[in-house]
Amino acid sequence: MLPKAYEPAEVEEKWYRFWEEQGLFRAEETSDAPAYSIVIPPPNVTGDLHMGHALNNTLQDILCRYRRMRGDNVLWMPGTDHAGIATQNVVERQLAEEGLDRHEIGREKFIERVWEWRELYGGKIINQLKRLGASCDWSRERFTMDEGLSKAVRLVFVSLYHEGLIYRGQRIINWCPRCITALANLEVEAEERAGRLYHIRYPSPDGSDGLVVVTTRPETMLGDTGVAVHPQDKRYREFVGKTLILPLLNRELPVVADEYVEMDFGSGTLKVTPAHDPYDFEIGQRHGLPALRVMDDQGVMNEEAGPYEGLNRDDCREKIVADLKEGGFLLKIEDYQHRVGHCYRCKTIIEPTLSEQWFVAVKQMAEVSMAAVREGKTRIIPEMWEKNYFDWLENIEDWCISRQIWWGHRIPAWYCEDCGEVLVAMEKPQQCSRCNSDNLVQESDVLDTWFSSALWPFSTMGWPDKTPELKKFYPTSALVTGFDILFFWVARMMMMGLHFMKDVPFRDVYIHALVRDAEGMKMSKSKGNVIDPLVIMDRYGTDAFRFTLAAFAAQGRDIRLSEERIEGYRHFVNKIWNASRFTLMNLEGVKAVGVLPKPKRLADRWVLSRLQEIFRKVSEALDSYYFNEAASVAYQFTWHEFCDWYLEMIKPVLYGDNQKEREETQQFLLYGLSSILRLLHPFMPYVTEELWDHLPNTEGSIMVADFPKSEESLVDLQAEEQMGVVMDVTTAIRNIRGEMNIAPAAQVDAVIFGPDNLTDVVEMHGHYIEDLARLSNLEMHRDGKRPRVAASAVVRELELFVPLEGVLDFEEESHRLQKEISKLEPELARSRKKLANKEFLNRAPEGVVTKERDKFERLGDKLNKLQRQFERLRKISKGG
RNA sequence: GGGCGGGUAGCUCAGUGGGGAGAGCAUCGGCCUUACAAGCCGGGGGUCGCAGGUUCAACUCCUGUCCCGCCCA
Repeated sequence: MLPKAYEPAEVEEKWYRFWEEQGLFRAEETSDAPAYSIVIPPPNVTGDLHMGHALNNTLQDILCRYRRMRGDNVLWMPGTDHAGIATQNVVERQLAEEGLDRHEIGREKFIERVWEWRELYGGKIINQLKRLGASCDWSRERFTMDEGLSKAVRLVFVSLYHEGLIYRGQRIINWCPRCITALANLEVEAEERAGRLYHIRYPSPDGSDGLVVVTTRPETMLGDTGVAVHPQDKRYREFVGKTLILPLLNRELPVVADEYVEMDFGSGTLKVTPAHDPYDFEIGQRHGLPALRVMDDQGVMNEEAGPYEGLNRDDCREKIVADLKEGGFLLKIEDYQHRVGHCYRCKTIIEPTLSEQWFVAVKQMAEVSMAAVREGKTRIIPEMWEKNYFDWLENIEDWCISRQIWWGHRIPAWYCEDCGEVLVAMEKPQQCSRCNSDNLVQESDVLDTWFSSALWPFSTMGWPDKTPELKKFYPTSALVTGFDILFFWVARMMMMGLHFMKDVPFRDVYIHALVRDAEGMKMSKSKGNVIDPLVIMDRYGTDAFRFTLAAFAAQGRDIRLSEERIEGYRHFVNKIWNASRFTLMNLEGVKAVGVLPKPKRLADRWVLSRLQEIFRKVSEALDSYYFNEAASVAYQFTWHEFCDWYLEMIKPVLYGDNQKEREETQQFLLYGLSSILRLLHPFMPYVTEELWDHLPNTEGSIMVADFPKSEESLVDLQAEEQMGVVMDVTTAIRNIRGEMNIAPAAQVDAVIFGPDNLTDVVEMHGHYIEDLARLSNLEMHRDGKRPRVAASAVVRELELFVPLEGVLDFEEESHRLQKEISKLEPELARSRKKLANKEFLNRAPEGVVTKERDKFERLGDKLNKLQRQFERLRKISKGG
């Protein structure tokens, strides 16, 4: 027999090992079954499983397990991402602890160290995914730095280069002085900050006042090579074409007229620093102003900064402000809120810097990617994200892909030391194609990690080789991811997939929510509000955790997670456990049957019928990514129909001595429970497998059992209708018992009056009511004298009395009836008003009007009956 | 400034073709009824942000407005 409560720990470990050993996660590239494929959003090798991963992978696992049970040939392709900057940072920190610097040990040794690190710790997140129950095909696990994937990266680079879509150029890029590398625009996070606006006077060469410029970054003035005003600005027209003197450095700056200047911001003038601001760069280009870099790669002022050389950005600002003040150039300092770019990895303030980098020209690929979504080749779900996708692709700028770090795919470009020729090729060329020199040096930069991630859907399947995997599983069926990487990853996969595979990388993109804390705050280490999924799984079990995530995964809304909720679903897991325990206790001697018998008793007919609707609803919900809907339908049915009603109703049969009845009901009980376990398996893989293992008549893993399928022929509307009557009457009697404070153990009688169609049902199925409402006797009458001293209720058209001679509390009972009456009155009034409206009768569809008439009659009848009961009660209580 | 999302029970949220407002948790009352006290039975609780409009009928569609969040500039 099962223990009284479910203990997840050893069960989980046991079954995961079993699944892996049995090869149940493996996809078959040769199978004829319909293919279903998902590529995992590769987590960083440096990472630890966090809530985002947990949600993301739970949802993917639900889809994969569901599809597998439906008979699909499922490939869930797993792997990790080499996370260039993040991983390099980790290993650099490790070196620092040893008192080393990567430059001291050199590039080659450093890369070795990173691989060593990866060997040691890179498997961590994979094991955590396994803990979560992820049914990935681990035999195909990939890593973005694998030889195969690296080859794909090189080939893509070389192809795009030769197509003219990758180029090298001098542009303003985002420079992180801490990571000492360029970043893509996307990798910069703008953050609101309290800053200052400095009003600085740039005098004229003749010593007159000149112009006042306004800036948030006074230190950049050292790199100013001009001042701009708007061509329409009458105030400054006379200055255009003249010069001003840059304070402190006494450089002469030309004043130019440019439309970009906003006349009504600040003083309406703009200092132009072409080497440290993208817009200034453009202005500089338009007017032939030189670009002067005043900072080095680490954000320290260089020799162009004159007396400020050697100061870092912040110290330099301070000193400049002091010097400006002293020289009388600083007119005003105002507080000012503005947005400042930060490195998304290390949060250091980004320095826009003129630099030579590699870029992908993405406009054309972006067009194709937009078209694919517009034409429905790829669906984005929920649809609202389409707009974000389009907006971004419409305004996309060339993608800076070179990074000045060591860990990553080294750019396959070689420079000829003799003639300067640039050679791009898969492998190192023997000699320069222009001057035949063999003095070639490879580009030292590596590629943006997202460059290799963009190839993930096909590089993991063996591209550029024409593999059976690609043939079978590309395009993938679905991509499940968070909106935070819609641009970083999804859009780029679309571009690369369409360009190189000539087809979209996925049919559906399901964008899920962000997991927040109970207060709705984003979880972050610095805020200290992170909930660790591993701790949660230890505490509540993986299944409860997964079910919680699914139950909260409503489309388009973030998830506020708190332990209370998870605890609630742990109760649900336990409920299933105990329902199974009950089932197993009552199945002795059950014989295997191929086909279900035709159900005879109402409970069996009803549960069979109800199950069909549940199967349909859960499947429909999963097919359309309504995870929360699927979870809640399964939850409601399991707990509040199957356990609360069905199990209670069949107890007398199970405990009784009619062997034939008992055997039949056992079949339905087994069918019901087995169906529930299979329905829930995608959500709760472990507990369902454990219970499945205990159930008789089950062979093999539940993972490969059939997902229940709705069968129209088993729907029994009459049974559902009759069951409705039984439930309503039972509840009404229980209500009376509760409100009248009748001890649960005490048995009472009930007398019911009503029309044949209903009393027949009650007559036929009265034993259920007697049992569930604890009645000693249940009488039915078409009509007749009502019991004198009784609590009463109206259910549908039935009048229901519970005789309580000698114990009835008249006060209490009339209060109860009055409450019922006052609930009905406004409803009836509303209905009456509706039916009195000619427009309603004329314009509303016939069905709606009929329904309203029925309702009116029903309510009126019920109200009448209640009022009569109330009157009778008053008479009796007055008469004594 | 532009775009998107949200405002429904005390809390967290469903409500996916306009036609009787739902769940979980919390709360109140009663129960150790032989699967489950991590449970069972019953109850209370909402002018669906606000104001207009369309409609016979609006939580649902449209317009405006306020508040909150996110993204982009």
